[in-house]
Amino acid sequence: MTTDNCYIVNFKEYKNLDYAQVADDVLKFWQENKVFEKSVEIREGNPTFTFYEGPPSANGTPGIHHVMARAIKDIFCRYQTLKGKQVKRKGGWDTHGLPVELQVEKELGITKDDIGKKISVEEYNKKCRETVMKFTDQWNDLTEKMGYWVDLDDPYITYENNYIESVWHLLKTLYDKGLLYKGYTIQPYSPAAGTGLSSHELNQPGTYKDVKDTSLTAQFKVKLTGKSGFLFDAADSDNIYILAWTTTPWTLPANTALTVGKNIDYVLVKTLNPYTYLPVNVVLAKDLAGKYFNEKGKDGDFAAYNDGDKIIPWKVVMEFKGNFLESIEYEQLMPYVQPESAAFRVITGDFVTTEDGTGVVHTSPTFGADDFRVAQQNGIPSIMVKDEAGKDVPIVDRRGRFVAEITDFAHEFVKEAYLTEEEKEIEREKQGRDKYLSVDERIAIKLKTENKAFNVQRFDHPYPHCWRTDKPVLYYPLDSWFIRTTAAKDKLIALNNTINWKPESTGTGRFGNWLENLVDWNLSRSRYWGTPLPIWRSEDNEEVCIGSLAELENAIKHALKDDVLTEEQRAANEKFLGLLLAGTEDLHRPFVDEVYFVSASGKVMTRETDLIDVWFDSGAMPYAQWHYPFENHEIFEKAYPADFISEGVDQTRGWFFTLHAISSLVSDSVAFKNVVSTGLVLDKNGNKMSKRLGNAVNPFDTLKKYGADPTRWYMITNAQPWDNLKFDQAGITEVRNKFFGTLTNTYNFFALYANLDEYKINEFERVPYASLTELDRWILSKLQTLVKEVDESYENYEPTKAGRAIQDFVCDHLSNWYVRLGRRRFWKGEMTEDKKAAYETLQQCLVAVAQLMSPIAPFYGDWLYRNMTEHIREEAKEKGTPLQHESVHLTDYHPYEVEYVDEDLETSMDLAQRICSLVHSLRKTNKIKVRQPLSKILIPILSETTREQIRHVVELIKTEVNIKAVEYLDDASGVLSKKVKPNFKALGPKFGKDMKAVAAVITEMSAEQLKALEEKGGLEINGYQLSLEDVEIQTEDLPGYLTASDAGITVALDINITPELKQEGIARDFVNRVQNFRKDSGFEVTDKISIRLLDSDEEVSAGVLAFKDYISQEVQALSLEIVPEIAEGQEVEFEELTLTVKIEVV
RNA sequence: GGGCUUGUAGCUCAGGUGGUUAGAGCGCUACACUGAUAAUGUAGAGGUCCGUGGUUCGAGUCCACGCAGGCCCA
Repeated sequence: MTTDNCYIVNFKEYKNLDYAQVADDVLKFWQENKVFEKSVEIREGNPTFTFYEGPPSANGTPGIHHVMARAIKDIFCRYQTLKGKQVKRKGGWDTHGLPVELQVEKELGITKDDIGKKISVEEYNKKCRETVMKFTDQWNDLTEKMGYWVDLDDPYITYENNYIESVWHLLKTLYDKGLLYKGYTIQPYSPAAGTGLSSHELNQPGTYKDVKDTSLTAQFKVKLTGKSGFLFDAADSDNIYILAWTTTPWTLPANTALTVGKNIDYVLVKTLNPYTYLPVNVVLAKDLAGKYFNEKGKDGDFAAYNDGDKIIPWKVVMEFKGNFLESIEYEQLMPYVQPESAAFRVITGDFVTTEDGTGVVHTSPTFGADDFRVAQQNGIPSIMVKDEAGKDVPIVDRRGRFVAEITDFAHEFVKEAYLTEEEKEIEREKQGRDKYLSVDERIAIKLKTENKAFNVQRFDHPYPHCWRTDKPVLYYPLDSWFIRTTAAKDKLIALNNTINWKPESTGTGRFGNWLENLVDWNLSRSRYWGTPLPIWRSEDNEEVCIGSLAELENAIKHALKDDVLTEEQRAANEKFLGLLLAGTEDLHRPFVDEVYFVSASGKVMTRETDLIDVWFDSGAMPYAQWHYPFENHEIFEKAYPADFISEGVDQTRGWFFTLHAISSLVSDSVAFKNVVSTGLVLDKNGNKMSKRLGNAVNPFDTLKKYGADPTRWYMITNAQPWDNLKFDQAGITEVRNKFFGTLTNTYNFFALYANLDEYKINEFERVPYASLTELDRWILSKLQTLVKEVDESYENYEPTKAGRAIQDFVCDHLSNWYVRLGRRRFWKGEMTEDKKAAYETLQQCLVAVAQLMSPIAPFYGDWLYRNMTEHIREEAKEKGTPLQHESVHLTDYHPYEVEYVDEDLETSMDLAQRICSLVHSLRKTNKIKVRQPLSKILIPILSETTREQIRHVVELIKTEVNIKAVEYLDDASGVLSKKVKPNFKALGPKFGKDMKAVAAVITEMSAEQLKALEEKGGLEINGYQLSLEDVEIQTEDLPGYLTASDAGITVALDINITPELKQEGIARDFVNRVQNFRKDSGFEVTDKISIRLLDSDEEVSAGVLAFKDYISQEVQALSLEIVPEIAEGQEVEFEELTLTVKIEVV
């Protein structure tokens, strides 16, 4: 920073700017001045923009992907604040759930089985509560360092009583609407142990064992209906069967559907049943037919077949896709129990494979998880019977035995492994056989004789076993609490259609399909650390759902009045009530489990021991974060639903769904109007980051090394938020050098000269627009276009577009064109109106850029803004003028001032840039450096418009490429030769198929024909009526000149160097050498010098003398002499010569 | 196995409604520039636009079927 100078420093100058330091400094400024708080306060009374924070879990450390996710959230909140909205952002913490439990168990070295034995539930939960906030400090640290604005002083925490009370209220609301019910799901169940097993338990090593089971391919007889008619027609027979394979024949009495894959190929095969030899036509997957039919029997002779022959003839009758089978009805295979509604039809499911069996899955909803799901989605009922209490139960009881209704096998264990040797012996005697035959085996025999089995085999496969008893598990319906989301499916879908998803496909595809295939939300979790289900039940299935602490209190008090409870129960109730009244109760297990109610009929009611799915916790946050409806009615109403949320795409069926479901069911509303689902952050090779593999990027290190702004800018501009990001630190370096470096250079350039000139922004006395140069007007026009584009991009949740547009503006337009071409205006002479205009224009651009970039790069944006405006802030505050704000985050978004947009000028400038580029190219090919002036360029002009467009910028072109004149060549010159090309876009709709012929005609058009076309505006050739729009006319090379062309523009360069030009070239070169010398010698920009040049080369001396005034002015020389002798001069390389000069400060 | 998604230069990415010669930045090579200099300009090398079919006068773009990676689910 320059401090020891005699002029006033209005703008700080920086060397070797450290962006991490910028972030630290600005952060400190924010904290000391409460800028975040102010940014919310100053918008009080304005329309709100509501953002919901998806709560992270603080039991793990934050990663680099959190920087990405939170940058997205931050950007739109900051942007909306600039747009005048009040944006409150309440932070939150997710605290319940399995990851916390597993971490605690790991730390304590225990398993789930030890809970209640080695450690009490109370201690266990206490430990969970401690662990879950373990890394809060790190999270808070990251939040600050990355510049994420969120209110962390008053976050919502899902384990707190207020939060749980709101969750209970929501559950009660659903309960009262009849949307909360007790049902069942199919889960692994051990009849021997009498308990369900978690997937965690099932994944223990050793649970899967190889067993030999009886596998059976059953024949399901197809009924003749409209749907199945094509099979009957093709087979010309009534004996049509669908084959389905199972390794659990005992589930066949519970079959209610057959599931096929809609894209799988199936065949109808005419053959004979291998056990009964009856003629049959069977349906199975084409790929699996080889497993059932001997190649030797293909297209065999049916008439020649004798019962018992090994080779059974068969013939493929037809082939079709699975969707043709959908809705075909069949006869019940083992009609012991009838379903309550229509069943026995073919449905489609996505889990069907052609690896085993027949490509048709026998579906019994009570004994398979897939079966249950697909049946529910298709409205297929289960086979159930009533128990003594009148409750629906499956046909196998909880000990693994058939119920009485399965008459042939009543009360028999479905798996042989469940019988002891003695029990087997007793059964053997009952069966009257030499050897005990299992239920599966006898079902097989029965079906064989009934012409219902097509194949029976022993089958080796791995099968899960209970880790406690070593006996096989069954997939069995177990009690669970559900939210009846399917009842509101249409509403969920309709509301989803009103949500703006970024990207759209996540909403329509991933989320939309999920809603289309919705099943009821299974809320139950058999665990310890979570929100308890607030439902109490009695033996007689009397139920009460608690929706508030007040209700809980009343229920306890009511129970204490009765004398139904035992002494222990009374004592427990009294203890809890005491804590409740004192406000020190804990609503978690085991405490709530020790609360007892008394039902209307005088029965003891105990809590259902389930916890609820943690996803309900987070989905409840719109309500529960405000302890609604118990408090904060007004706040809630203003902050519901959210305008915007954002999380990873993996949350689609998680948080996005639970928010949507709860909100739709409880409030008939969406929970959020706009949602950005973000992609993953991968390592630079595209692999998933993981701590284990060691390729995880530490966010703190990254922020420290590169600074938050370049890191954020890189992440946002490199890929769209919803695409996966391959995180490469080299990319941050690139962004830092290219974008931030260029912008900082531009600022430093401005600051350097503005300080020299003691320039100060005057907000209202500006050089009038009419007096601005073309270059000023051009960059201001570009700036307006940028303001509009960035605004639209942010508005539409497209931060990548916004960032890239800003980047292009800064690097390509502002720095590389406006500043480069305008440099001289800043460094030459005294303050003139033109110089002032240059300062004002550049200042306006920099202040605007600071604001536009501030949502993405909040520290740097503020840094730039404050540097630009610091010197005037106090004055602006007094006057209440626009630059009064102490932070860019407190400003109002730059208005789009369409009157500054000059599209003609932008086109002109575009032409200028292209022309300059062509001239540079020509100079390069002829090895003529830019410092050598040339006399002229020639530009062929095909229209007056083009001539006019170039005329506006001709001075710029001349300066930029160092030429004396631009001349135009038009038709009148007679030297233009034109080339004509077909304009396919225009020709296509007119000529279609004749395109090739027309294109040929155009390409071969003669000069006369082209002239005629140009003059008349239309021409008929070979019967094709052509108009001027159908062709593109370009000029060809000019004979006798060096030319270059690009997209319709041609430039010819006159490379003839006259002696005068040569001298001027020498003068310019000389200026260059002196400037280098000044710089190398460390002269101040303001130093005046004297120059003496040794007279050693005639041409050089002549050139220098001829341009003495010019040189003196350029290098700020007070004297310039050519002398015959120099003592202690410096040697300077000059072309092939070495000159001796003496340059001194005077 | 299903849904969604991605595939364009060595790397990271652009390429409205189809228009014939596919672009940018980085990296590489060469040259130039040097009072913005951790820059800059010009030129060059570098592409089976994942594959195969199809629609069309014309396909990176539209359709179908595949292949490979990713996410979610099973």
